[in-house]
Amino acid sequence: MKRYYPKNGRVILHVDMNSFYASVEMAYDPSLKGKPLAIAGDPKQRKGIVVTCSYEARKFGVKTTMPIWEAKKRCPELIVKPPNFDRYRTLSQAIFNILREYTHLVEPVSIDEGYMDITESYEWGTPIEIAEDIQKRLQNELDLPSSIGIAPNKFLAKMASNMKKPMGITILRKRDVPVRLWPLPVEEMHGVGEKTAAKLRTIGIQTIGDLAKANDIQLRSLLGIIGVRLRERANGRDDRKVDPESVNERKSIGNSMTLPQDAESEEELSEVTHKLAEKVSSRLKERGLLTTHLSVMIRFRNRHTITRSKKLDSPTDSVGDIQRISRALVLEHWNGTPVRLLGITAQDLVEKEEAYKQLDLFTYQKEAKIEPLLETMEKLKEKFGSQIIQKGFPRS
DNA sequence: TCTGGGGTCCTAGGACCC
DNA sequence: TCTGGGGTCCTAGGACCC
Repeated sequence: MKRYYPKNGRVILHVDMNSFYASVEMAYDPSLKGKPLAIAGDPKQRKGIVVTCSYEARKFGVKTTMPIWEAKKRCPELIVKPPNFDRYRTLSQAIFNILREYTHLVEPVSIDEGYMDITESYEWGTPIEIAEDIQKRLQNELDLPSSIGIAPNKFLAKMASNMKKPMGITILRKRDVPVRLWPLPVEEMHGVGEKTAAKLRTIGIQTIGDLAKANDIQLRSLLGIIGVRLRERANGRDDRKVDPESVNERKSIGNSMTLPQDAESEEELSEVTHKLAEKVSSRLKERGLLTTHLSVMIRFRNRHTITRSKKLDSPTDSVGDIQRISRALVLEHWNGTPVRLLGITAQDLVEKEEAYKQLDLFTYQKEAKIEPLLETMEKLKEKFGSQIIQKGFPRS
């Protein structure tokens, strides 16, 4: 079998679905194809912002997070549909099933994009042939358009997939970086948002090229470890592995809700907290996880947002525990003014099985080891006086 | 007439321990 | 009568992404 790449180099694909939610709706209802379409929540529920929109809608200046009224102003014939998350999840699974036919090294990063390490997948052809094959299959079998980036690492693959939309395939080699990446404004870089771009401008960095050549010490003091990392990426260096397990190692599970009307009483807040606790609890149970750290988010009418959290004494997935602790946190920190949004997030998750094992171990240690020790110490104290039992190291 | 909901990662200060 | 420093945990918040 012919190899196309040196052994020490990797071949990474980034597969990115184009306006995913809108494309799924078009696949379900082909009469929507070619029309300006936006997926958005219910304005009456105050969720009326554009989540995704078709390329036809983008031509009118419709953008993600734009309120519906503004989108309609820009594009009067805009078709607005509510999201069907079950559909999106189903198709997402179908997409990743196709990707996994080429390698098990597939790392989903969100519902509609993922990385693949195809370094060892040469039996399926050259990297370009594989990308073309994947793109065609996604189109033919699922009726969904995609863009694919081919590069020696994740960062470059991500930047590459973004360069040609929709239905593009872009190769970005390391030697292409000075010509293809460096002229771009720094905020085009994955990982550089509005705030970071503004900070970078204060030290005269405008383009990715400026960042690539920037002073290490200066970047570290401006942005911390992130600054150093960004500079590496700007030079086309990124050694992060494609990790198929990362999707199963979830760090938190949370639900939040912008309220149809601002809540102004303890009763309303308790009620919402209960609903959210039920959602979080059932999602934990679905995955066989327990939480050991709960945090709540409160957004006030003026959009000022606070988070408050609490470590738990023992892991839990019960609605009762989650509701009780979250409610206490919310009421303790509520300043009495109208509340726009409430959220509960379960963090520091542990697997139920593991938690039980550790609990057993803990009980065992406590009963079999620690308690007898404590008894012994008490006896020693009685016999010799308490000064023999010292805390810490003696001072020299 | 306004700005959703799901996440991840990083930082920083204070408490506490040794 | 007073002084160090390292490590970890907990909590709050910020930035970013899709």
